[in-house]
Amino acid sequence: MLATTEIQQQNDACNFAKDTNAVRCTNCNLRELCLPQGMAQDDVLRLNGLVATRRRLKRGESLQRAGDPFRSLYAVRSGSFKTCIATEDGRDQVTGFKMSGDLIGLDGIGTNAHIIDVIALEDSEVCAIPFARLEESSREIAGLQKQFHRIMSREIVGEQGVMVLLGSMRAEERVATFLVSLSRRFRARGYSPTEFHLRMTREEIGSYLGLKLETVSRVMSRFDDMKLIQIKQKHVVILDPQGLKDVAAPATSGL
Amino acid sequence: MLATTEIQQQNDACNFAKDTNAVRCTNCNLRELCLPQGMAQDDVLRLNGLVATRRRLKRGESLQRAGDPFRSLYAVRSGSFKTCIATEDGRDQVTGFKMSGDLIGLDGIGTNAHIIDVIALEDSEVCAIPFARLEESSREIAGLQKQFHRIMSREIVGEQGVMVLLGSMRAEERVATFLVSLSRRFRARGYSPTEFHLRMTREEIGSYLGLKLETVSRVMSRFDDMKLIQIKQKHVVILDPQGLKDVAAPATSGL
DNA sequence: CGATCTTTTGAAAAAAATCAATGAGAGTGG
DNA sequence: CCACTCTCATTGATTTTTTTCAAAAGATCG
Repeated sequence: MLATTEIQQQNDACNFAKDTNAVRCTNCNLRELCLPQGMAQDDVLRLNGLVATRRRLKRGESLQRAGDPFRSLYAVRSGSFKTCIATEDGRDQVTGFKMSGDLIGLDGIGTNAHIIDVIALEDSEVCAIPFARLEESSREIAGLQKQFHRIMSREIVGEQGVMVLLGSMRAEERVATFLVSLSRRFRARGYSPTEFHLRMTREEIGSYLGLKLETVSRVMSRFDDMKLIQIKQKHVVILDPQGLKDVAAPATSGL
Repeated sequence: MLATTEIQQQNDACNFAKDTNAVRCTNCNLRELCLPQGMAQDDVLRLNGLVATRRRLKRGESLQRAGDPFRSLYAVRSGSFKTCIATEDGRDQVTGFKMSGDLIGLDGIGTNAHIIDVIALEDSEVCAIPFARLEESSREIAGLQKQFHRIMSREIVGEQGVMVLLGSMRAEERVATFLVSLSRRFRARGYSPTEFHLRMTREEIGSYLGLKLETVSRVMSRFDDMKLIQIKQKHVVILDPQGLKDVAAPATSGL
């Protein structure tokens, strides 16, 4: 994945210290976003033992596939993923994009098998959390239980936000909402909220937004004409954050 | 709400015994759909104490409103509800329909306040489950913990199904999918899967499906012409279940 | 029984998809 | 390091789908 050098540096600066291979929530710089968020110091200590292994994935590799038996949740350490559902008739719908600190795999709990495909959009790394042990620990650590429930609930609320987007917005609103949401997520991770690289293709964005790739491209070009953003292939600069938010209007709290 | 008498009778037959006012999961006829589903007999016994109170709502009343502090989950005893989100700019999007055995209120866990409005589509009754006590009990009763996680996960998966519907289906597919899904849910509750009353308006269906009410009406009339269904106002008879499924095609596993 | 809400249906307009062609970048191998 | 592919993105013209506007007919409720 090519990124302009400055952006790449930013990303590197935000990566965890490379000199330690130990899997530790305690000193992970994602602890404010990830599972430990909001947990008491000593509860987080007990998390360390939970997070079993790291797994590296190359761009295009899949972390889980529909039908796979469910054993672990994954917390994204670095990189990013798309989640998608393959419908019986061959369509493939992107249902979300996951980045550092996000938890993946909640879809498998209900049936003990995954429903969703998760594919790395770039070289990425995840922490595997064996679910049986997470459930066990969360019976003992009330803070962990609470946080886990919070995360699931937010996932539900976030999806409702997407439903609003898909159910009631027109193309321009969808794309603007998408960009604003990305911007927010980058900011939360310490990256620039106004300049970033799209890790996904127009087709993947379109699938997520319920639009065809040509429509996504056209709308983005229009935003460029309107001087709301500057876009060149995958490189985005948000010139007028407020203007973009105004277009996104319905402002789906979550997303 | 008017229903043809036969359908009404069916509903009544499926209601819980009216002679006991005690709130008991143990002898609730919804235990195969609701929270107790899949739990061991003696674990369900311990649930009895959890379910605090019943609450009756008249058609149009709201069970929870966005902004309300979150305290309880609600299990639908009888009747039905719509869940919706009001967007900042005044739009109102229906995000789901809940019927007996369904759990409501999961949206509030994440922020301790509700995000979603829940409104009774007919006179209804719910069991309130104080969430603090549910969390507490689920630390002691592994079966309850597991079941609660399963329910949340299924909620997530179900919403992904809706996202597929909204993101990739055309109007006819959406309406067909909706009808097939309703049919399945009625069957699971012991009602006729081929003849039922819609408790929601065309506008509410349209909002849920990302269509205008006129489009919903037109598509249903077309299905009537095609002899797939027979529809007169809110009364639906499914004449050709397989044909309807064929139109729904993408068959979103969940929904 | 009158008033209101809901549904149906038609005609016209708007939005997005489709079809098609061109162009830009990234990655590969000589 | 450059030429060559291949994928991805852009843009235009046209078609399809859905929405919008409008009117009328059916239910429902006090």
